[in-house]
Amino acid sequence: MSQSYLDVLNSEQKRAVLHTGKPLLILAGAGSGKTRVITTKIAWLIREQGLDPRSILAVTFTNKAAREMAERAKLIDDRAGDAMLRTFHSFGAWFLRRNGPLAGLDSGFVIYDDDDVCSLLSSLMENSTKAEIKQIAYKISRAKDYFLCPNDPKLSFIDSHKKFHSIYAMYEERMSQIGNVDFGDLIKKPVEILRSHPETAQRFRDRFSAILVDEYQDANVAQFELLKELTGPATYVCVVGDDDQSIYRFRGAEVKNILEFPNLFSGTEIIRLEKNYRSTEPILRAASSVVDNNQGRLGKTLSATRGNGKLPVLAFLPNQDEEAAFCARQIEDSVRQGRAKWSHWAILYRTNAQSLGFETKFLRRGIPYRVVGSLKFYEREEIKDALALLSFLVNPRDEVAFRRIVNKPARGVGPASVDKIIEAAYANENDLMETGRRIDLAPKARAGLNDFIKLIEDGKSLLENAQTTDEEIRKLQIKKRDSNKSREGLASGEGFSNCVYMLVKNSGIADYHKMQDDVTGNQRLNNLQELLNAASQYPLSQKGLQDFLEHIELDRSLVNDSADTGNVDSVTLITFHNTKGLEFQNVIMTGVEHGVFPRENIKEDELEEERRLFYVGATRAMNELYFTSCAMRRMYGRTVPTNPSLFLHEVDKGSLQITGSIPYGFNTLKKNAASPGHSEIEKAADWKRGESLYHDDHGYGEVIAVTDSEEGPVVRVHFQTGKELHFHSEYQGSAITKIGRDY
DNA sequence: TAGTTTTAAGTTTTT
DNA sequence: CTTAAAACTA
Repeated sequence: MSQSYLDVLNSEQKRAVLHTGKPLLILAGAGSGKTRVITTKIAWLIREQGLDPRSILAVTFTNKAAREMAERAKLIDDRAGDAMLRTFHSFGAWFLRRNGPLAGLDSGFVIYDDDDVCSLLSSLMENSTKAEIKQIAYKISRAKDYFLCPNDPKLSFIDSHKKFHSIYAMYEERMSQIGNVDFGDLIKKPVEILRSHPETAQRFRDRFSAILVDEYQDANVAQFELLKELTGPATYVCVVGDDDQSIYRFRGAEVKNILEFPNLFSGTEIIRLEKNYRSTEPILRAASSVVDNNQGRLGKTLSATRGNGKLPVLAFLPNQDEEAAFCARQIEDSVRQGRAKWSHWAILYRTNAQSLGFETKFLRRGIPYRVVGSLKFYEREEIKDALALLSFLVNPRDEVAFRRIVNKPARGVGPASVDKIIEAAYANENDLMETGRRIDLAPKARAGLNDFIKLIEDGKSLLENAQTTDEEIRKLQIKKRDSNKSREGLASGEGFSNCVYMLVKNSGIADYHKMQDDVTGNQRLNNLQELLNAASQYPLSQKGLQDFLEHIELDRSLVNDSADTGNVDSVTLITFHNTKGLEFQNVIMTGVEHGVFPRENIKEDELEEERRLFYVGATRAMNELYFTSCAMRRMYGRTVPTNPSLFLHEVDKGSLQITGSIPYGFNTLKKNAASPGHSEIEKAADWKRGESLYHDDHGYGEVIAVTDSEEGPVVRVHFQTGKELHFHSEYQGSAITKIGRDY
């Protein structure tokens, strides 16, 4: 009776939940109920194994997933709410707040986002372009993903130039002087601390008796190291993942982690979840037929428990306006006929920029929608300005924040003065406030800096003197946000929100942006108001400020979600990447065109990642799946002709219904129906098996197969480097040269 | 030096 | 077409 929550599980799921002792690797296909298994497992560990909820650590990759997991686990057993459910990064931040001092990191650190990292780098690399700086920032971030320090010989794996090594070293030096951290540090530093402080490591191994990791296929090397450091002989480890859904390689995710897990955790038991409960059979078949073209995969056979259903639709459309109209039509029809609600639909696209066309179309036709992720609220200038003020309040060594706001609005403190102050601060423990008070400056700059110092001091004293009581904090958290937007100025709030209000107002940033609003008609003042509303949930204290900043850095969807009146009935606009872990009744995969998805000029391994992305997108659908492919697309303001995606050539035509005007050369025949003779394809391709060639990028190679792929034949080439690539035959002549033949 | 106008450049994907 | 960098003027 007490175990009735286990009855809804199939035998494999149940086996995974009841498993104990040795490490467990769950290979969970799309839609196989892996969240159910993890949440049930958490509840089971508490109920039947008698684990203290606080001794359970469950790690996910996104905040959304963490929230959902917490919610679902609590439904099964309320005590699960006390388990530690976090993203890797938020766990790292939590760890460093407590143990950072062991590595010389003040616990009042602020987390730098990519933008902040770039501004710090630009002060280190005086005459570099923004693109170069971004490149370096990317590489430093990758280095940390792979747990590589500036002096690690393996760093040449990222970039072999000495220049990079020295910039990385300088960056680390400067960062530790400032006392802040970047995203990579949130994982890397905890590992370093655990390794150099065995007694701390022991404490954590004693504290967590079970560690569960979701989406393990997207863990990077540093995250794997962190997992290893937290795991003692008595720690139960359970990781869940699907190699076919690994889509974050560009961010350092290593599929190797999942493939080699059994070797690195001895005695690992593997359980496969291969029953798909989400999608109908044709949807699953279409998705699988594409990812089957990948070479490096474990391979699995997902079975569709839901049985047959509507065939996925492939719609060929003239251009992206028609594409948006097509989507609108499908959605409107289904809602008008009562077959679906708005919220049953999701529009998927490869790049955030593609959302715009759908937004304008939906707005005009009155279709309610919400855009997931892309709303770059925290990247807006006015928001970053306000946050920089707050960051500087927490950490007077924050050079990046100082540069950003000391002269905004203009106070007469120009770049020359700013550099002078920062330079001088080196000799003064990098304290910019302290240095600012003493330093000699031109009268105009002096007056401006005094204003700025006064502003920060006022903010500080407001924080320190007005300690909020616990009772007041509770009230603040319960209090609903008031949305009194005003064009005249900001409306003040209460508590911490009021402190932010005072800072933003007195700093002149509010007026500065209000003036800009009047000129450009922007909504910047409203955005600032939105930030104040978000702040109103935090207590007026040093800790409240710190929590607020940390929350914003780690979960950028926050304001967006809370402003989103909960579960309104609306269509979801979302990137393929963002759909991971989600499901929808009906899904439209848009822009399935060559050059868009997959994007152009990519290497074989990147192509495989895009294929997995295709697989992830398609397997989000429960009942209906659509692909749209346009003949023309506007890019950079120009309209250019486009071709169907390679993936549309690969997808099993037997599980597809095609509409619209079929592009020239697109073969709609089902796989088995087309069986032309080899020589014929080879003739058409003008390539033969065994033929040699030279490729500008990959060197010498030999043709190992010529296959028919509808948009002209495809030539598969084995290169001397060991790589295997395929090309459309008409591609020849640009980068490829035939050997032993003349033209 | 601050703020504006002109010109060039550029799109992955995210914690 | 949008955004960022460079050039320009008051």
